[in-house]
Amino acid sequence: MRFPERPIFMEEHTELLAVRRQKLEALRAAGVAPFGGRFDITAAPGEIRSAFEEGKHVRTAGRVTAHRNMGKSHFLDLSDRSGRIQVYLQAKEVGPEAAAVFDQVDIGDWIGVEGDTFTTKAGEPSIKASSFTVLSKSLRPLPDKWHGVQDTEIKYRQRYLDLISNPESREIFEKRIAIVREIRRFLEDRGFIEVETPMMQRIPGGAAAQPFQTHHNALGVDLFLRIAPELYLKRLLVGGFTKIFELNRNFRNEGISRRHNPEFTMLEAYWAFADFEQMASLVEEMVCHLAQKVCGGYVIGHPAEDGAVAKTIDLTPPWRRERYSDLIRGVKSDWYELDSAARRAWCSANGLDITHCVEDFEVTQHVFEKLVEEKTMNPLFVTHCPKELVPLAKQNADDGSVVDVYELVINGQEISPGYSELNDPDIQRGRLEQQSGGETQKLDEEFLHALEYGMPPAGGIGIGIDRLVMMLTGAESIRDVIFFPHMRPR
RNA sequence: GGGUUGGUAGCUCAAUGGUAGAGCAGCGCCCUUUUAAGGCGUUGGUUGCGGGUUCGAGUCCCGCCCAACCCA
Repeated sequence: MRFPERPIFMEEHTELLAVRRQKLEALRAAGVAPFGGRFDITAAPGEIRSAFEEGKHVRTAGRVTAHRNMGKSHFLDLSDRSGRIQVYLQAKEVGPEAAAVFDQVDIGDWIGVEGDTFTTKAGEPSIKASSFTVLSKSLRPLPDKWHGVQDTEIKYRQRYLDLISNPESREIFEKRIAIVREIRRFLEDRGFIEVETPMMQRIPGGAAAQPFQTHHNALGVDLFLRIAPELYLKRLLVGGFTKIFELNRNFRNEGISRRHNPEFTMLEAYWAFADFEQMASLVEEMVCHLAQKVCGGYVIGHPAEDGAVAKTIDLTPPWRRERYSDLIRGVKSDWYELDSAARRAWCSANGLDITHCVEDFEVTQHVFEKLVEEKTMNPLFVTHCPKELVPLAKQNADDGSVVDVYELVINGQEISPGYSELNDPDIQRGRLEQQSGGETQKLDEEFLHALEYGMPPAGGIGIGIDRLVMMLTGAESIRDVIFFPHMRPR
């Protein structure tokens, strides 16, 4: 019998835990509360260190992450998200009673410290403690101070240990936080407003994906977690909100992989009276803004497939914009002169497996994916895609075989699509009916009804934020940019 | 779903089929400016789980669980 609510921690009787419990009881016996309360600080540990002033009286608090015991004096590192500061603690300074309490302090405990700042002989900014307060006793030992957590399972299942012991992991999340903040700032500075639309939907639309299902008891209806906010954002366009975005979670009931998490963060933005070319420019400006603000420049280093050699992505604008058909001709100049059999023969001769491709456009798309997309490191807007690939998009006015869509490719991956949104309610109905395959219960009639009141022409974009963060931080797995990625329960 | 690799002390890692080890952490002693502090000593194991082969299994075989990577 397994107890899933206590998955990793069953039946532990190690000496290390017993020692910490003994110290806990020793603190209580000495009248010290091992799990304290309010402690006012003048600055966080990292703030004191980064804005260091000699001889300043300070109060700070943090987790003890290192302890160098010199006998009658001790050096501690106190850390939190802000960074670390060294604390110098002498028995004679804090007094014998406090020194006895200090004997019960371990690496991992949270403590508060008061004292004056000074610099040691070795040049380390430090606090000479005049007193300290136990804020929270840690009952479990921390991971290895030098190697940190290496085990991927522990990294993902117990992220807090990863954050405590692996600075490079924490930096990725600091960057993610900054990226999300700067996206909001960038869009708001340009007059876009952030809106919130339903995450629980009666009919999950706006994308083709398997939804998660849930149930509302009082209404007695099944609901689905949204796979995209698109159809509600377009209702807001109808309602007169002409520059909007939503930056929040979508849910797709599909496999888990290096690039897929069942819940992921998506930015969708809609701009009335704009087209996909303007949306491309907006995305280009935005990602460049993020690179400057968060990554310190346009050139982003990534670990290569073999691990050692770094590859780089150069985001320096302007970004290339190429028509889909021109990119295919760049691979094989007479591609569009070949018949279906000749194209398939060429693929086989060039090592492309097209056995799963039924339609001719799928063969061409496979060539695109393998020989264009996967080889594109620096940003490339692919425009004028064949209409078969994007059935819901608006057809080009001059060439009905292509649609007014861009697909942004960076680092061999699709990062963001952009559209001139379809606003003809009758064409939209036809496309959605075709997509639903005759299952009318999957048709969002209320959305189609809204379109009949008139949706302004608009440009729209979507950007998967997790993959954007991966691109901007060099993270190789989506699990490295999501605090708590979904894992199989154990 | 298929393939490959891995799971050993709290953490990071060793160990030809032949007594399960090291570093860090912990514990004890020494040390009042160290910073991977140092010195001396020392505790700690259901080798992911369950079977099998063998005189003997961390190691070989079978099944299962979890993870990473690749493929679909």
